[in-house]
Amino acid sequence: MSSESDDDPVFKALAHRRRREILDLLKEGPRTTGMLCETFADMDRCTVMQHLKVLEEADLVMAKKEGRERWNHLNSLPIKHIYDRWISAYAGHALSIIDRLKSDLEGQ
Amino acid sequence: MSSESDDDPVFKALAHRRRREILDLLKEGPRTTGMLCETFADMDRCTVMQHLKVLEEADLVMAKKEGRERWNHLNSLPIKHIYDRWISAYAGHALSIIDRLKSDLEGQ
DNA sequence: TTGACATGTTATGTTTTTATAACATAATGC
DNA sequence: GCATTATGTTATAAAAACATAACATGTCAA
Repeated sequence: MSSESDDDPVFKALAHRRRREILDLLKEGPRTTGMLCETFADMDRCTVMQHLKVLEEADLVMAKKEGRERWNHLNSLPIKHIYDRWISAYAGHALSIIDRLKSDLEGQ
Repeated sequence: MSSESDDDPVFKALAHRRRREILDLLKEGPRTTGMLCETFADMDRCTVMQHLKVLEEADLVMAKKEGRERWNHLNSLPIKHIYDRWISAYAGHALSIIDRLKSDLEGQ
């Protein structure tokens, strides 16, 4: 039922600042594509849509079409997933890292 | 003292599966560059070093030179940092997302 | 139905990443 | 010293990401 971790598209999607900004906005609530283009007026409309597509393929954004508008919803589950399966293992590690580096790197 | 969040290189560094694999290995303990190349024998040595450079620029790997060997240490603090400043905000959001999507997307 | 509006698709140029090769340095052991 | 080993540097080809333009579809409202 499970398989190779398929969180690559999520990490890839998060790698671009603009896409994280889109997610930050969608966290406040759904937005239409047009609203997003208005907010990010310095980006071409096509660029916004391309970023949306990347986010959608990573399952971070889910779209609901309503008439001629398209409402983009945030789905934060993939982020929670990579946290649970990957990032959390590093949070604990970080606690001891300063002491360890002090002895490893300076205690020469 | 603070400024624009400079976690872009961290997200970018995490975006490649190979680099995450390197971090996973370094989580077990420091490794020399040569040991890493042995472990990832299917990658060219130069490729491994290039990935190490990206990780180092993101401050995720710290190197300590010892004789003619170079020991690569994991630094997990940047990961903790992006968790604290960005990812954690989505973990809570994920809790309600299923219900919300059910009503938003299906309750048409 | 027709014109305006919101969105979608395809193609293309540009830049960045990724991977490798060839060459260079630098420390170790004989 | 000299060969070997470990790592570093520079150059370059291939692939992917990014941004935009031009064109296409589909919906609403008068």
